[in-house]
Amino acid sequence: MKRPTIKDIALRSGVSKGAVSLALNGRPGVSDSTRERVLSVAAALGYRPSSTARALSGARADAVGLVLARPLGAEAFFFRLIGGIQAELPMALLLQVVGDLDEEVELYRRWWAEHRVDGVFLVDLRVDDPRVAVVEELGLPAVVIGGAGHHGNVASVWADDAKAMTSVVEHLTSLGHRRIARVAGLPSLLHTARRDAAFRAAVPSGVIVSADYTDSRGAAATRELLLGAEPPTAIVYDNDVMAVAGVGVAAELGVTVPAELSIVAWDDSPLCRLIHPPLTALSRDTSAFGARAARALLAVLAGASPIDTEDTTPVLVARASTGHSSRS
Amino acid sequence: MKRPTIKDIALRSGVSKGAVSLALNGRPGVSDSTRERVLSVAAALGYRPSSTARALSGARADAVGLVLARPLGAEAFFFRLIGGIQAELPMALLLQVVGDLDEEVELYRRWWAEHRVDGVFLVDLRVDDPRVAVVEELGLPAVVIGGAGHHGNVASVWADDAKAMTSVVEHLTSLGHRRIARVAGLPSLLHTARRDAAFRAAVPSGVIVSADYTDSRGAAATRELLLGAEPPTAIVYDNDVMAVAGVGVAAELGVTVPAELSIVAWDDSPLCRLIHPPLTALSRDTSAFGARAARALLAVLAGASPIDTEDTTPVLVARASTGHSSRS
DNA sequence: AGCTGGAGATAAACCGGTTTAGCTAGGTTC
DNA sequence: GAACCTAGCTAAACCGGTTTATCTCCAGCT
Repeated sequence: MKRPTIKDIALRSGVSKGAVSLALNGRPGVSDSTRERVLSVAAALGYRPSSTARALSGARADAVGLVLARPLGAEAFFFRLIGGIQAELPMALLLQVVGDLDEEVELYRRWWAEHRVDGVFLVDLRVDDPRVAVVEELGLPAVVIGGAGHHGNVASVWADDAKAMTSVVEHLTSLGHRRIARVAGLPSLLHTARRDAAFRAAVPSGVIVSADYTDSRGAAATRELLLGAEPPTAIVYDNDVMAVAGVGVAAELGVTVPAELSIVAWDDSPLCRLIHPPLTALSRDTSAFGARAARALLAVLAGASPIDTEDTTPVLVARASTGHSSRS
Repeated sequence: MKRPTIKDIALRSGVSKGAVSLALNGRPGVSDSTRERVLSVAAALGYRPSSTARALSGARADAVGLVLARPLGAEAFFFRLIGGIQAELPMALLLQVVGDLDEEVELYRRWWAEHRVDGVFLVDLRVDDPRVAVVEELGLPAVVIGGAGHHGNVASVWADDAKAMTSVVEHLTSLGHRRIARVAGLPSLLHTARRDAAFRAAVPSGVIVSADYTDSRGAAATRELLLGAEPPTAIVYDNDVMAVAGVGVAAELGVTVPAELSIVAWDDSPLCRLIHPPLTALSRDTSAFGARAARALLAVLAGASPIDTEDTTPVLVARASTGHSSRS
């Protein structure tokens, strides 16, 4: 048995294709009795509209897109984000990994030209990111995820990293820490820049070392800091993997945590909870964040004017890796 | 400037739509000179065929699908898998998360009927999984990922879990362990059943406790085992999170690792490497596994007859969490 | 010279929808 | 009773490709 098309419904209910289309989409132009008849025939046949055909005639594509330019960044973050997005989306998510930003932009152009997606999520925003301008030029509905601040006429869902950073620093200073350092993520990412700025504002004398989210670079950065002239008494890491690597380096150098060194991780995870000592971490519900982004995109697709939505600020979960400074 | 269509090329090169189609697809029916002219016009205009339109007229959809029925299972595994798949795929991946298997099956039917995908990956195979029969019935090209054994006429990419389990048990028995237990993943999953069987064959007296990959259930299972009448001297966990939770429970109960209890995790991860003590783990290249699955699906799409491909067997990486049994 | 065959191209149908122009019947209005 | 609406519907065009039936040449053969 073939899948029923709009033509089959038209035949069986004795009306034209056009009338069926109007009836099924709840648009005026057919009488209530006809509409009812068409709907019941459609239901009886188990009719499902073809989103492919719809997309071709200019209507919805019934899919939204997400492009990841490698490197992916923090693994667990994206997976939870995508899970959260999906949970809220009634349509499919077209996912593609590309090599660089140029390919990503090219892909948006193609997808949009082909009506393959109705909208896209923009992640991993860079400093001076070209993508915002592109989607605006195309008129491609989009939501910027995690890029604090306003981006042209594009909707944005973000968390207040600056406030979160401030809460971390307050936690540490209240414990007597004065020499606080930061091991940052990729400098090209916008949120790294924002966190850098917030950190500098809160700790004018603080040292920032750039890394790339990997354990090896996290370990190297930690070594650099602890072997320096004025080693910090507390380090804030931009993700969990680097923070855990930092714990390892400290142990290796005979620096006890938290007595001699306090450690804070950005983004909580099983890793933070299960390691010894458990890490104080900035926790957020990434899945809920994705869901919020999905709702934002749906709103834009429904015609709402793009607005910026602030997600809940990551909250500091104090665990055993932070304690009073011994050198205050 | 609008995106050029096949019609624009036809106009500018002075031939018909049909001839352009033949020329662009390298099919016979046009002369070499015409073909060349059409190709150069297409290149000059920056022509990109619309996969939406192609899909409608029955050709390739230029996308493959992956449906995840919640619960997702081991997070990191899927993310790396998808990354590996994407790296090898020249097309987009349609990803959708659904609530249960029935929805998943319904989605395959729709996608296929609409020519929305050219093929699908089947993951998380269940014992007596209905999906294999469905894709066979539909004639929807598919690749089963991680379901050991042969599945009807559907291609399969799998790793030899039985052999891997044997290597784990051999490692432990060579260290003098006789009372070995297993904390298993979801019993409904096929690979859980396969590992169970392999474990039973290798350790006839071994106890198996079912869990669900979460740290809480992993901890509970460990507690149950260690507080039992004949506590094991070694435990094999079905994922990293449960193994790490097991370490925590052991510490809590005053059972030292590895002196009194050896621990092995299935699937290596930063978590295994960074915890104290570092966990002996079954390591595999999940990303490469995904790439292999992608190649398998591409082969099926290209018309190859579906075959079973064996991935490299997970290899045991011995670390500090396993040691000689103190009770041998 | 007439017939056949094949290469090269075109026009048109088709995929499954949406959308627009146009038609018909019935009811108002003056 | 002619003119005018409007609701309700149909026919047809359209989206951007693929595919098939058909048509035109021209070369080759007898």
